[in-house]
Amino acid sequence: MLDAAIDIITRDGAEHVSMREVARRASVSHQAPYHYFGDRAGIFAAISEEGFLGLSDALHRANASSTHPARDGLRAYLTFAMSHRGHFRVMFRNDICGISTHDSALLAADQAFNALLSLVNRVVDSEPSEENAMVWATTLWSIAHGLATLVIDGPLMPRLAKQPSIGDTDSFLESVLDQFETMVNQQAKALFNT
Amino acid sequence: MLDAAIDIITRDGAEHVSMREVARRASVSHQAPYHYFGDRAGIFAAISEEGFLGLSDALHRANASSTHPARDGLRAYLTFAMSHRGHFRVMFRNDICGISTHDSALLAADQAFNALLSLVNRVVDSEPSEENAMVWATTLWSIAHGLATLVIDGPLMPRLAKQPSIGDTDSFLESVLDQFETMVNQQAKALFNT
DNA sequence: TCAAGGGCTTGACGCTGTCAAGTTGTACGC
DNA sequence: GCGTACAACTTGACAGCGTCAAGCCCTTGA
Repeated sequence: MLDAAIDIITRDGAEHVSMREVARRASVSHQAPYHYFGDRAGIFAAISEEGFLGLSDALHRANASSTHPARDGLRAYLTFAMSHRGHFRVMFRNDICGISTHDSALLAADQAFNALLSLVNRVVDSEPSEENAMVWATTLWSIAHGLATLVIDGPLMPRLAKQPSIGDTDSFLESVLDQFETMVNQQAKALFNT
Repeated sequence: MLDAAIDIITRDGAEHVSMREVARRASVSHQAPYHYFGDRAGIFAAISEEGFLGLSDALHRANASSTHPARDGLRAYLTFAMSHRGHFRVMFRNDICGISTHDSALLAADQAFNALLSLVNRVVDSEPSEENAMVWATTLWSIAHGLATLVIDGPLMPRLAKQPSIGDTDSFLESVLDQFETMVNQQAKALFNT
C-alpha cells in the first residue's frame, strides 16, 4: 500500500492519493487502508517517517565519509529529494500529513534534524553555542531545502530548459553547489578567526 | 471568490479549497466559480498570478530603494511569504495550479524572475555572463525560498519554539538573514577580485 | 425586435473520505 | 476441544466533492 501511495505521489502529486485508489492497487477493499493507517493523513505520516529516516541516513553517510561536509551534505539532501521525490513531497507538508500527531514520524524527523546538527559541527569545526548552532542549521537547511524544492516542484527546471546557454542541468546544479560550498566554508572560516 | 479561497488556503491549506465552499462563501451557486475560473486549477492559477505580481513588486521595491540589496531582497522574499501565506502556498505548486497552462500567471512568474535577475546584478555589482547570472539567481532564490518554506510550513518554527535558548523568533530570523548577507556579499566580492 | 452572449442557476453523474457493522482466521488460556 | 479475543479484513451506507449538461435571466448591439 505504501509503495502504491508513493508511486502516485511521485507521478501525480500528493493530492491525487486517494484511500480507494491505494486500496485498488493493493487489490483489497476500500476500507483496508483504514485498518493500517487510521485515515488519509496516516498514510502520509507513514511515508513521512520513511522519508525522514532515509534523509537522516543520507546525511549521516555524507557526514561520516566526507572531507567536504558542507558540499556533500548539500548534495546528499538534493540527491535524496530527487531520488525520493514522493517522500520528499510529503515530508514537509504539515498540512496534509499532520506529522505532529504521529509520534514515530516526529521521532524520525528529530533524527534527521540531529544529523543536520552533526553536519553543522563538522562544517564550523567547533562547538558553537546552542543559538549559533541553530542559526547555522537553519542556514544550511534553507540552502539545501530551497534548492531541492525549486528543482523538484518549482519553476527552476522549466526555466533552465528554456535557457539555451545552460547545456547540462546536472553540471549547472554542480556549479550552484560549488558556489554554496565556497560561501559556507568562507563563512565558517571567518567565524573561526573572530 | 478569490478572497474566500485565499482565506481557506491561509487557514487550512490548499487541499481544503473546494469549489463548492468558495461558492458558498460568496453566496452563489456551486457552479458560479466555474464561470470565472474554468476549473479548480484555475482558481489556484489566478491566486498564483496575484502572488507573483506581489512578489515581483516586493523584490523591485527592495532592489530600488536599498543599499543592501542582498539582505533586503531576502527579507522582502521572507516577508512576502509570511504576510501572503495563502498566495505563497500556491505559487510554487505546479502540481495543483498548473501554471504552465495559464499564460497570465506564467507572465507574472516571469516578471518576478526578472526582478530576481535585477537583484543579482545589484548584488554582484557587474554584468555577469548569462550562465553566471543563472547560478547567482538560483543561489539567492534557493536561500530565500528555502528559508521561507521552512518558516511557513516546515518544521522550523515548532523546533524553534521548543528551544528555550531561542527567545525571540524574529530576532533569530534576523540573525539568519545576517549570516546570509555576509556570505553572499563575501562571495560577490571574491568574484569581483578574480 | 431580436439574436448573442455574459452571468449565473438547477440537476445529475461518479468519485471521494469516513462511520458502522459484519465476517473470517488465528492464537491462546482453560 | 472449546471459547474468547483480537487482528485483518469485508460490505454497505452517507454526505460532500469536481465536473458535465442544460436552462434561465439580463444587458448589449444590430
